Amino acid sequence: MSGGETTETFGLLLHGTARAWRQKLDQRLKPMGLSQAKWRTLMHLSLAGDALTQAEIAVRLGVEEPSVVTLLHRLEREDWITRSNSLRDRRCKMVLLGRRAERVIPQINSTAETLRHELMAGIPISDLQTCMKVLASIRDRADKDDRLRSNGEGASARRLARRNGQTKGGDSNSRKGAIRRGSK
Amino acid sequence: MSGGETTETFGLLLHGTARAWRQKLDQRLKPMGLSQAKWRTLMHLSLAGDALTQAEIAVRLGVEEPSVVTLLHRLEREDWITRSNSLRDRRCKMVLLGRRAERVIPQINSTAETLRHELMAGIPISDLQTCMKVLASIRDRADKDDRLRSNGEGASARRLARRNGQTKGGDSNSRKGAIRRGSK
DNA sequence: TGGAATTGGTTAGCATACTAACTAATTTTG
DNA sequence: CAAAATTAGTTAGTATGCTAACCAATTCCA
Repeated sequence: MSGGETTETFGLLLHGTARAWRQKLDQRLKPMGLSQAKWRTLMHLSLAGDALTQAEIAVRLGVEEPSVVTLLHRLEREDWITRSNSLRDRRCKMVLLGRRAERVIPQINSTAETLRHELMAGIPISDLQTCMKVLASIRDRADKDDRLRSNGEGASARRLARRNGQTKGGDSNSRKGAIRRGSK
Repeated sequence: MSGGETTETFGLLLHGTARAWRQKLDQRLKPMGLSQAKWRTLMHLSLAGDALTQAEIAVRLGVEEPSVVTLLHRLEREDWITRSNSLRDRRCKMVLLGRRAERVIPQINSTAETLRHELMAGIPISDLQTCMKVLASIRDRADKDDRLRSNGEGASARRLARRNGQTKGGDSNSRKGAIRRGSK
């Protein structure tokens, strides 16, 4: 309708691009036995330099905890990481990179970076920046929970409360679906 | 990594934005019993105005055929579409929108469009255009199969040939988003 | 301090999407 | 025309990711 072409195609483009990128990367990481999801996990562990809890990993990856559970399970099964119970907090499990992972991480990173360069080669920096600004703006808006409240707050709120009320640092951080991709 | 900030964040941003958008839309379509994948399928059927084969749908959605199989299965089960064998070509199944779908499609479209407007409100058109240009450029590059050739073409080509050779003829809307990921 | 709320993790079940491999039908070709 | 190649669809198995529902620890606080 009004928006016409520009708006119509945007969603398609966005998804198509994200998927094409992911598939390309997966295809290149495959020979190393990895995928983007796995690589990103190892990446964050590597950057952290220290053991992380599953919840922390979930936040960094921007996915829900149950997704992390199976992801880590696969990574552990393939010997990329190890999990151990925390001594401080018996609820937590600390996730550590295994030797195997440490050995290939540089290789993995360079693969990812090579791809980035290839895909963005020749695109003016200013265009990239504009693009990123637009994407960030869209994401932030989409991440924001519109109609929160206006909710009776009554009965059903209870069960929903569980995973939502991560009243962590006082800000309404973990809104609903979101684990708030780092935004900050 | 050398690339630094700009490049490092781009992939994250891209994926995060695409996902945030999809989740937002799914969340709004949910009350109508739909998801983005289902909505897009109905959308394309509606635009086509005519029955489509599953292969055609796969191309338009930009996904593989096996994915379409289960997607259509779910849609059929929920009574959004019907499938019937083609009289011309007994290999084909023609997919048609059901009444139920036709009734809600306008509503669905307007939901999707409202979201688009919301997410892109306030962003200068020129920025959007730049962004789309960048995305399209990246996607096209990622979609392209690098190292094709240099392939002996011999033995292994055989099994890959199956799903790749979309040597469709004339119309070849084989456009971008298409399916060509295995590209020979 | 003891019960309520919160937080970390898990399980179960579903949605999407992919690759590999197979069946059936149609086209191409030698 | 018959064998070979192609095309449409399916099945099987896997990877990701989500929500709902739960358990077990930990914190809060009245």
